[in-house]
Amino acid sequence: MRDLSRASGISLAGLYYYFDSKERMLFLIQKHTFTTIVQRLNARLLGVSDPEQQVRIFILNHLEYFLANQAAMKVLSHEAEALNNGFASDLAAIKREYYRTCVGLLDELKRDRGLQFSTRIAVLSLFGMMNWIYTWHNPRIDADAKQLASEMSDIFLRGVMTGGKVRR
Amino acid sequence: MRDLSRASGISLAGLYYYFDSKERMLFLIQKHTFTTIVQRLNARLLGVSDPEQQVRIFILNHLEYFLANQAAMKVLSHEAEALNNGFASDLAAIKREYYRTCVGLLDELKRDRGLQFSTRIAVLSLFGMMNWIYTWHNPRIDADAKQLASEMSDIFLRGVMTGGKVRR
DNA sequence: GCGATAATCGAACGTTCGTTCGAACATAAG
DNA sequence: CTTATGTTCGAACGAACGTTCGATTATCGC
Repeated sequence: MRDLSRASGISLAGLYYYFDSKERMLFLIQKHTFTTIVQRLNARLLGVSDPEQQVRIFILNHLEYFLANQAAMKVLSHEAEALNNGFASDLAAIKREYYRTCVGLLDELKRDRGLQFSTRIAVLSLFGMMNWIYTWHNPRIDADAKQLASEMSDIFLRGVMTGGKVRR
Repeated sequence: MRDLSRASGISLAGLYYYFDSKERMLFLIQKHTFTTIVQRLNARLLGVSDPEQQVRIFILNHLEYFLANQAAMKVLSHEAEALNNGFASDLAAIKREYYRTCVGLLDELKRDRGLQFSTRIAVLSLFGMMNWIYTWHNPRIDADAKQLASEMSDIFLRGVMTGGKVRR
């Protein structure tokens, strides 16, 4: 809170005039972040019907936001469980919706292409690939979000789309 | 430190008889952990020459240790940057060796199969898939390390081994 | 049994953190 | 101008944290 006070130019006590507590502040930031990501995703998904293309859009949308707000995402990843039950459950609903969206896209891909893999493991592996980026991405070395999203999409989509055809 | 005191039955002051500081303690834990993983990996890699099999072993070794010490790995992932420069550089050397090992395996796979992909992105994506597991793995729901390693290996290896053949 | 060294601990110190309080100041309506 | 309401802040509180100190107790060679 003292860091935020210094950075914002508002006195420490002043912050508490606008925010009930540090925890509620963190909650509002997280809620805003996830809501924004979900909104952008839904907007980009409109009019796209090819399941593979939808997954590529999901990955691009996720990485773009993560890289544009890298410092913030680092905090969010670290403080994911720092909220009391009241706040946590509210947030869990939004996260769950986002997770379910990804599950939906992959299930549709599976059905459309007659594939066979564990959706849960695939989704969580994908989130791992994407979320881990905050630990290593270096703007001076690594490519931009579009390029990285393309490479990760290639790895992931080939991974789930190759070999595991279901018998008809 | 008070938690460790309670959990270990040693008084708070007693801990400082054995460890210089909390930071040094964290450093020793991290060093021991990574050294153990590297040792086990090298032992398992002996006598295996097929690059694909080597990568599968790498993944299995990593996941087995992560799941067997899930709580510890959660701490390590969170405190990765909590060390002062003196300790951090010592640890970075070990981590770098582990990272380089994985790069070596993938480069060999690439050469052996004539593939074409960014080793850096592939390795870091793989680490993301594997390390993220501490955020979601539930022993009551999810399969064991061997099974998970197999599924992740399938996704990852198909991902990097499909499509990107180099022109000869 | 005795002295020396090792091991253990309760109590405290100084700092940092989230939070609150009361006063000071600004703003605008009557 | 007065009064009520909104805004801002310095100063402090109580708790938690990493760490240290001095004293007490165990261990062991002689």
